[in-house]
Amino acid sequence: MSKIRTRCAPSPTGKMHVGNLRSALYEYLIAKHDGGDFLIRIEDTDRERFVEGAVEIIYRTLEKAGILYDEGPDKDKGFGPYVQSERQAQGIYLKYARELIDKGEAYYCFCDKERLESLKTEIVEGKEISIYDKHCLGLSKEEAEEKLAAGMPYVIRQNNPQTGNTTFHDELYGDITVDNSELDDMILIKSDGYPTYNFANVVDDHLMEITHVVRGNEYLSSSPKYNRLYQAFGWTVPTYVHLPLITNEEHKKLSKRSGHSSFEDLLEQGFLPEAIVNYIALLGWSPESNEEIFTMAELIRQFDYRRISKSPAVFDVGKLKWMNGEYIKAMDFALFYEMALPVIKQVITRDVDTEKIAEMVKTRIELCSDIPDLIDFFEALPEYDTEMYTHKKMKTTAESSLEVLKEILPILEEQGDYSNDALYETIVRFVEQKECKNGYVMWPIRTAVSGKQMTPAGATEIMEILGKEESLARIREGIRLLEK
RNA sequence: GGCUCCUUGGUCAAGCGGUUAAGACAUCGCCCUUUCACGGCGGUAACACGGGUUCGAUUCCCGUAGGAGUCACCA
Repeated sequence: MSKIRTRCAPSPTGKMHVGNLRSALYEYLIAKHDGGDFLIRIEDTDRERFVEGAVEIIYRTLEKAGILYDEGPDKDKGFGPYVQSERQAQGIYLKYARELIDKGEAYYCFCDKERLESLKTEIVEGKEISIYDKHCLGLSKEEAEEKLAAGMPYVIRQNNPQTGNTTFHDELYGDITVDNSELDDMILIKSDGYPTYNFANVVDDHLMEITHVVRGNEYLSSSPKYNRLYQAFGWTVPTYVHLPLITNEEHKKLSKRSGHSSFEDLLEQGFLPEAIVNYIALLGWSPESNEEIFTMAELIRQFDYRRISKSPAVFDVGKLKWMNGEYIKAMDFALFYEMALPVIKQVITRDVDTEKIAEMVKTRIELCSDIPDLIDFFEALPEYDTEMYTHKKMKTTAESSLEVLKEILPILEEQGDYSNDALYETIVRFVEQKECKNGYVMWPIRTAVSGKQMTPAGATEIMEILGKEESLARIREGIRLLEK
């Protein structure tokens, strides 16, 4: 069997949609699992939608995601995947389109916008539906030559039969058969000379010897037409793998409105590229084992495209967050610190041990943006309600808390060592003398010192970071509030 | 609307004729604990419906219903 070759064929129209990213990932995994090649082919045949710089975005995105391509005309220059507009300039597509015309499988069409407009029959859900009536197929060769010579704008259309049916095979969906009457004479070459996706895609996949065509299943219904193209050329039809759609919570195709539809959006929201890749790998595919956390190398090893599911998958940010949290927990501390420090500094300007803060926060966040709410009390004691001193499980009340704080204050004033361990020891000794539970004393202290219902650490750890002076000031403030 | 595809808990999903129908996220409860969190343990929760085929259907076939995709000189 020949080497597997796959490709990702993004169009440079802006950010990288997660659906495209997943397609690219699966294409990459399918190739790499078998030691094959993965290519990038920029499909920029729509000059109107082309966005300057988008090619770079695509490449950087893929690189960040760990998806690297093997081949391209200018790959040795650092960056050089295949680009369709460059291939168009070489006349590749027109040459093949003419070949089809010679075979009677395609024809010139000179119909103008107005005539095409008049063909539109139905309006369904705001969409106009039209099917081309093969008007220009009736033109004789001479008539066509004449119009061409006169410089009339033209397109080249595929000539599809109107009877019989066409079947194509998809690895996941099996055989799919459609009536040929359903096959529109789609445009192969546009009036600006550029090929449509429908055509360029087939020509390039053949020329680049792509063995597995992997793409979203929105292409499922047009695939029979591509099949006819392969047959018309007499080319080997590739293995098709159509991927189930990724949808939003409403089960609709993920769109820009979702807020988390692109890889860049997700990165901006603080998700780690590894976590995103891991999560989307599992959206539509499952391994044989029950594992969920995968490195790219593990994905390559375990990926079997026959285990891709057929039904659409909802993009669940909640689970992505969980997974991101797992990645943060597993992260090397130095790396995490580097990432978290700017966020910590956003809310904390006081001179405190930010490393310790990063440590306490590392295991309890899913995103770095969770950090500020967790630690803002280090900067300044928030206003709080004294009801917080009452905790039924700790058996504390406002009264008991006041008493405890007043009793412990002088002890803490005398305490010189404000390290966590020393403080803990001192307080536990006090607890022993008082013959009560730890929480009975810890709870009021933690409340006074943080002013928060929940904190990322216990009372003594907080005091260690706050330092003696600030800790005492906050306890005195607690006493003042409780005495009111 | 035509055509095509899809249908296991709220979500991701395992299952590929016989199972107490996995696991994960979320949710709920308990335990632990220096509160919350983390961690540990456990609970609630699913085969869309109707016909077949079969000794036996979540699994195979056919309908129905629901959902989605597509129907451009966009990809």
